[in-house]
Amino acid sequence: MTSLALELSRAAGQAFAAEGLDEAFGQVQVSDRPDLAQFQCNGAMAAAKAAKTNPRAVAERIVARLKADPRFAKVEIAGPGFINLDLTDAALDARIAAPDAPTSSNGKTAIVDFGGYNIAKPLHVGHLRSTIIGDCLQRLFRANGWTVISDVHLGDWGLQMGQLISEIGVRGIAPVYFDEAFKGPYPEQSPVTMEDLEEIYPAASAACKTDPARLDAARRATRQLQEGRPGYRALWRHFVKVSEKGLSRETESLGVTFDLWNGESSVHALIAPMLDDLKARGFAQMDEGALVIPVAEDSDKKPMPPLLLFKSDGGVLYGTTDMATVVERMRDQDPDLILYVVDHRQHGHFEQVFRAAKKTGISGNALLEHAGFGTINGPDGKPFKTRAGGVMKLYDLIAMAVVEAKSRLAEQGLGEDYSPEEKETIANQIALATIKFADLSNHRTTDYIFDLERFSKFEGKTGPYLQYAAVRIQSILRKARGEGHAPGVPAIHSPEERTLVLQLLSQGDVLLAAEQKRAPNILCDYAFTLAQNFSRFYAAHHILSESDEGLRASRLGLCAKVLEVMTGTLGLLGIAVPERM
RNA sequence: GCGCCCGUAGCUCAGCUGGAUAGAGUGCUGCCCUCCGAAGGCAGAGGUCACAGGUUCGAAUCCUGUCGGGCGCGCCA
Repeated sequence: MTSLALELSRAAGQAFAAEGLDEAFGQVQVSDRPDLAQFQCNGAMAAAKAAKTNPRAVAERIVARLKADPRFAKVEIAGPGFINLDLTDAALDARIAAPDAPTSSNGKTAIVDFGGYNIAKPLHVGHLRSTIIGDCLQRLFRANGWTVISDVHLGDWGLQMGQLISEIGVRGIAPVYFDEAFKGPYPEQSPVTMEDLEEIYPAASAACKTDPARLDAARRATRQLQEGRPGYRALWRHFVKVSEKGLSRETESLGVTFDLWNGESSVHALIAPMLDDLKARGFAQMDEGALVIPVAEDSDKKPMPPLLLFKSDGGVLYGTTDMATVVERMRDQDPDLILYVVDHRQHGHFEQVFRAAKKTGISGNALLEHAGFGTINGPDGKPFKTRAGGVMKLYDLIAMAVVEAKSRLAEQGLGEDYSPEEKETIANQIALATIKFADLSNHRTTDYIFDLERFSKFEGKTGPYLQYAAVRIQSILRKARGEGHAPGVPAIHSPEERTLVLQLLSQGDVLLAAEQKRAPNILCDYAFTLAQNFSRFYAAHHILSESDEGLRASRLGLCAKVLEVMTGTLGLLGIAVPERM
């Protein structure tokens, strides 16, 4: 992965160092003013401010050194002390022609925690973002050389489990699991299907909201489950199995995979030893009948409640399992970073957990970070709902996008001669691109309005448009192949090609920036700008009819390179490029 | 009440570790297909970056306050 700006930063950094200034001032970035230069360095102004000297004078000294570097076609000072840099076409050609070095490992390990799916609940729009953003982040970090372990981290150990169990008890669906005299073995066949659970859970939840006795029963069942009551455990195992099957089918249809299907329950055995340890070391204490870890700090500007580990009724909470999961991960994976890709409304919870983990030392040197995200809203600016006002299921949302994709294809008169299977596949790929690109192109932390009609358009900044751009390039290359023309080594012959080459060479910087900010929208912008720059190149130069053989081969080579980078970038977004569409 | 986030073009959004003329998409106006997929390209109109102060050579970006919106604040996840 080439990183041109990083390479130039090193050169500029050395120039600053040679002048007795901090190397860090040498940071070079792609210019904000492409009309003036390819790259810029603003360090002279910052250095001058620190040293209380004249910025232009500092810049003069740096420029004098950089001018000796044959890679630069232009080194000049502009305005108050910007250093503008252009590379020679020869320097650019050399880099674009060089084969991509395989990404080397950076030696770091990250765990991406998607924490959000729950047993017995189908995925809904609220899960879309954690799935899509988390998937993009795991792909991005891997591309940048991290070892990544993704964990779906199911919600399978909380009050919801007790709610399900007690509701099933009330309904008398499977009495054997409630018979304390029964010695087993329990039936292999689940007494409930996923569809049953989808109906039972909301009913149970509603009952608990209105009837305190039902809530009590649910809490009691939760505690008994956690304590190991055989019938409840057996029933619960059915829930988990049935749910995992349903959930994995949904995530597969989204093209998302996880390394681990752990859940809150996975760390159950670690909880008691952890609590003993925390008590022994004086971190955990009793408060209002519950076992807590105080996490308030003197510098807090707001009240910070303690992290609850053990409820007064003896049950554990998700903060407890989160803590135990940190213990488990430090033991098993020893990560440098744990990213929690969870709705930003849970920010307060994670702040508590992170503080407690740090304070007690259980997270060691690992960085725990909440990569929060905003909500998906409907056209009214309120959380996205179905027309009837219910929760929009992910499955239905994708189905809507597929319908939309098909109608766009029909409008354009595309794929009429394709087989029904291929049409279906293409519509599916377009639908996923529609949803994923719309979601990822918004900044992670902000809420956005879901407007399927706009997202599905084949024009503008949409997923389908980018697929189209890639498909168009594939079509050119296919035609060239048919005519016996092979792509050659790309080289710059025009301004459009120079712009394109510069952008291709900035891919590494973009991937790094996206990683550092945990910001998929940076990748989306890059892909879109690449498509725009390609379209300009495509409009300005006819490729296949070019009579100069060398020029044609070079341009075909550039097409191939753009396709490679485009496909790769879309791949990081989890978007597939169809053969044709 | 306290805290966190947000307020940028008609609409949907980028930009926010301070830097040059604030960008994109969409919509609107005009131009460009006998040629590689026009799902495109070119040009134009459209902004007191919520408001008021402050720091700075320089503020959409940092600080303070006001207004408007979203979210969170101990036995749910």
